Amino acid sequence: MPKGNASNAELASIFATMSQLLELTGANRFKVNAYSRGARVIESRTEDLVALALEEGAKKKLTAIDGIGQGIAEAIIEFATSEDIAEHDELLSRVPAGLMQVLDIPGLGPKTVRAMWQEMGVEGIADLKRIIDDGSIKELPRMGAKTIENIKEAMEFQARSGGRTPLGIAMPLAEAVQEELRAVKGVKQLQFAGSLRRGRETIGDLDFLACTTKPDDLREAFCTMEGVEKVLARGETKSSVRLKRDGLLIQADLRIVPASSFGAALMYFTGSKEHNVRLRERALKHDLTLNEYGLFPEDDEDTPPQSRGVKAVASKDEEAIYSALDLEFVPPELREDDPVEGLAATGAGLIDVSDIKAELHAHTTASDGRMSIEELAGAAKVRGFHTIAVTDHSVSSAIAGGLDPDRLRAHIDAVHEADGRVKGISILAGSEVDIKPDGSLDYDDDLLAALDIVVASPHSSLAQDPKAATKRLVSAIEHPLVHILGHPTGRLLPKRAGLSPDMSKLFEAAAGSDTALEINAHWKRLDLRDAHVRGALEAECLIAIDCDVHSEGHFDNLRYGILTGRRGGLTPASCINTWGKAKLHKWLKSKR
DNA sequence: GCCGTTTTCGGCCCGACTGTTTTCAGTCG
Repeated sequence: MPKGNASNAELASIFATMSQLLELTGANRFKVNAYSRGARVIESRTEDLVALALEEGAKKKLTAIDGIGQGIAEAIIEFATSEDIAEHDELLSRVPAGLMQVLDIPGLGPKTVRAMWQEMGVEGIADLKRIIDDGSIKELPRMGAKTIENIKEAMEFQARSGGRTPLGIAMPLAEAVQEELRAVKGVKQLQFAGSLRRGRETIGDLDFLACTTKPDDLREAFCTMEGVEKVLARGETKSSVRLKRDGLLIQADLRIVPASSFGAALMYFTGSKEHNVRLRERALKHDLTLNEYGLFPEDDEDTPPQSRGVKAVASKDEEAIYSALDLEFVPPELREDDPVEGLAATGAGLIDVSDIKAELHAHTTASDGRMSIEELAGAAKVRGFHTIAVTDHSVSSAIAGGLDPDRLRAHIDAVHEADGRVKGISILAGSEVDIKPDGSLDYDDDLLAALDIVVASPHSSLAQDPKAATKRLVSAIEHPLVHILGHPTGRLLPKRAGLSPDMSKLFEAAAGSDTALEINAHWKRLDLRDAHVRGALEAECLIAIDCDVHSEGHFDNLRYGILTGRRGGLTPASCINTWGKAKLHKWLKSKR
């Protein structure tokens, strides 16, 4: 892909890499942190920063972004103009590429990996295996038998586990563990935290937090529950295990805290790390100090306040801690970075699963769905929806049994017939129409106009270059008969990146043509993704959250779409699926 | 490298746990 079209994601990955390379060269750790934060900030922006870097006054615009200063701004501009960052190239030439994989092994940090490289000539996983096998690894400082054994196991774990786990896989597992542990005698409170509670699209490990009157029993239950392969740590308050269930291999941590500290601990364990750092910095400015036991007066003593019996200003619940820091409560989904940014989005109240009243993207046996029209309507009714849209695939999606025009006309009649017969829910005749690579749609306008609702989605040519993808999607968005742009980038987690259009152009087009952008709630898609939702809302776009239902269970993916929406700051008013029947149907008809 | 309701210099969150140590370094979140 030409670098002139590089997306923010690619730029972010360069800075993330630079941060790790710097770590391995033993650079200043604050610079390492700054690059790593810069990478996260870049990835979360929806405006095209490479394009921005070529504009008048670029440096000023870039440094206006929190986390981007002179240095990173100049590097972005350098990248935009010369298609290269000299420091990046220089680091790549100094540090062997394979060392990054060694750094990825759990338990191995920059200090150890650097020593392996400098002292033993390790340049990758194969070299590490070699010095373990021939025993020469023992020459490194602090490298005893136990540590070597742990490294071997961690390497095996890394090779067997597929990296981060999709939200939709991790959530049911965490809920099952949560239920089991809540049943242990003495447990007063127990809940999962971490990136799962924040609703991130992928999860690194499972974090559980508990209050109990019998800590020994809970610790024992945790370390011996079904699927525990290895106990990694078993301390007074913190235990870690490697868990294997349903073919999934994942690390799980349990932290036991006193009830009086539950809020502070939940906050700490929910993260993000960056959010915690921001809060702790903010606390210091208020002459307070924040840790997982509570918010305490800062007294410049060396030992932790809770160990000296100092009374906390706040600790029992999260709300009290935010409040004592002069902040509105920040919902977990908005805790990726600075709490102040979350503040603006929370005022009106984020969307919730119970707000959703319609499913507008569903397939039947007419194409690749498992349910008939009636079964689909019945399942939607059970969920309290007032409207279900039948949107089977169009002719180009041949593998999915896409309908040719004649079949679609017959299908429209069948849907309308069912709508007349089934009481208690409106059944709309629609289509998920393929957006062809040139931006044209799969049916002619006469046929599209006969549909109650049109969801236009890209399914093919998903490696198209960004400029062509932007043109393609904008053209579909601006088509007067299209209501919703379905899964806009076509990505599939974790492997398929999908299209990388200039999202800000999509947002502009969608806001201008009153077309809604879909958050596809399937956990393999979550497309729009969180950062895109935020950008779309800033551009005042309408959002649709749909489950892309193929079978009844798919309705249950709604919560993942909701979490993604919340991470983008979505409120009910901006989401068409929350509207009452009259308002929604009026909006749909406005495009007919 | 980033940042500033004292600061454009001098800071940069805080604690648990492990393993290898006779008092602590490294990693993690």
